[in-house]
Amino acid sequence: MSGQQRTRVDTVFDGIFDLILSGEIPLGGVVNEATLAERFKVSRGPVREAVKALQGRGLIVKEPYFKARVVDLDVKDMIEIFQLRESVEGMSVKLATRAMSDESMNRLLHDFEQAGGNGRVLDLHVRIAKECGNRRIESLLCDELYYLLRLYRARSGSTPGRHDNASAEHWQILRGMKSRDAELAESLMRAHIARATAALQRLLDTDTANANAPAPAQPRRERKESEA
Amino acid sequence: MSGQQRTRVDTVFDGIFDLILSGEIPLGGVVNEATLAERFKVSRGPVREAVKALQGRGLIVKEPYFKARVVDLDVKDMIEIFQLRESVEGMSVKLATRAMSDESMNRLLHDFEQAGGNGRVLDLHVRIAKECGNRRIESLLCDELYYLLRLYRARSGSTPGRHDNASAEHWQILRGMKSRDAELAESLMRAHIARATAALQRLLDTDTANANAPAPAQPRRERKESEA
DNA sequence: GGCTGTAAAAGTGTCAACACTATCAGCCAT
DNA sequence: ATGGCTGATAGTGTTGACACTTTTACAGCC
Repeated sequence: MSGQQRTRVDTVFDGIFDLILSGEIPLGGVVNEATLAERFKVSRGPVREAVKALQGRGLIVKEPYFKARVVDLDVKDMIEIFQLRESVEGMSVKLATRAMSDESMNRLLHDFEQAGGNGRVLDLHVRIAKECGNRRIESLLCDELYYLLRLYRARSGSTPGRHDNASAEHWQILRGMKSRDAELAESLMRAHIARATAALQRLLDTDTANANAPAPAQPRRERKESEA
Repeated sequence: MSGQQRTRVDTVFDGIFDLILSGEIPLGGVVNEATLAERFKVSRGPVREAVKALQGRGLIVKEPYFKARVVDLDVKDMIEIFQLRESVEGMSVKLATRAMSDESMNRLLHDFEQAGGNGRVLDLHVRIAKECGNRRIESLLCDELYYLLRLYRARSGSTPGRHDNASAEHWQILRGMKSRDAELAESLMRAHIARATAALQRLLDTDTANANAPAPAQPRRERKESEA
């Protein structure tokens, strides 16, 4: 009675996803149905459905009869995502602070003492989202936004100079959660993400300033997808 | 050639969507590919892709080799959606208050003076989401959550006794926006939605209380996935 | 009579071929 | 030579048929 039947669509979905995350298909790159079908040894049908699903998840953009392309994330997109995260993750940590059992809380704290800030930055955010008890918020954060974040960071490293502060802010949030002060934890989380947003905003400002003066910015011409 | 090419998948997508909204396919009802294909005079391929898209948007749930079903929203789902809305719409109105031009703001106020609270309740929320300048938030609210709300309300009328209060709260929010107090508008919006959430919570409590005590005939539910 | 195993039916998953649309190269007129 | 037109080419949209899985019905057995 094991449920997961893993149809070919799922396989192709994960396959394309990996190709995008690994950068084999670059951001903004073309997604060719026939090529992918041959690569995964399936017909074009499953590929089409997988692409449709990726499209629904926002990783691929496409218009009828036009080539599908991987989403091309710029700083402006990231700011929009961070504004959304600021609100949703605030709620996420508030709900988690109220919903988590004492043992879950202790386990969370223990894991992060162990890691000592080594783990990837998103780990705490994922962990909180999974504990908040609201499946829709969990899905929004874990299944949609965090993938886009990973995609963006894979291309252009996370904003410099943030990492040291971020770790301290994470510990503040954890302390707020431990003391069961849901509103405090929410405020801290929102401030935490708002600071990152501000960093992105500064990056955008300098970028546009640079883009205005020298103006070598070639419009992104079609990037050929290199086949392996 | 400028207009969207409207492929058959889009047509079928909208068609199924209308069938769900109109209740012709009830909540939790089965979505049969062959039947729909014949109804819309197309092959099963476009139907499959449309169903996949609906699935990505959360209106249809489905496991491999099992029949696809329209999502069955209960009060608990609605509470989760409202918790999400409380955070996101707070951000939405905050951003809109800052981003809207004076003329947009005046037009908004004028339209709602004209309507005098007649318009459907969601109109103001939609309007604000479309003005917030963050396309991702706009899409989340308008393209995902509001459809689910309409679906739920179509089945079980909105929580009674709320409408009169809601109108007053809407005007408060509008006044906050007009005075360009983004934080105030955010607080008012969050409180506005939190009150609706609380009403849903009370509904859930009485429901479960009733379900526990009398223990009436077995719910004739067809196989529903049970979550832990 | 109730239960189990098996076969038919219904429904979903996949495929390969065909139809339609956009893109690009080359040709003609200006 | 330049700009627009016209075919060839590549890629997407659609289809009907076939393979696999689940569900249902029925016969045999306890």
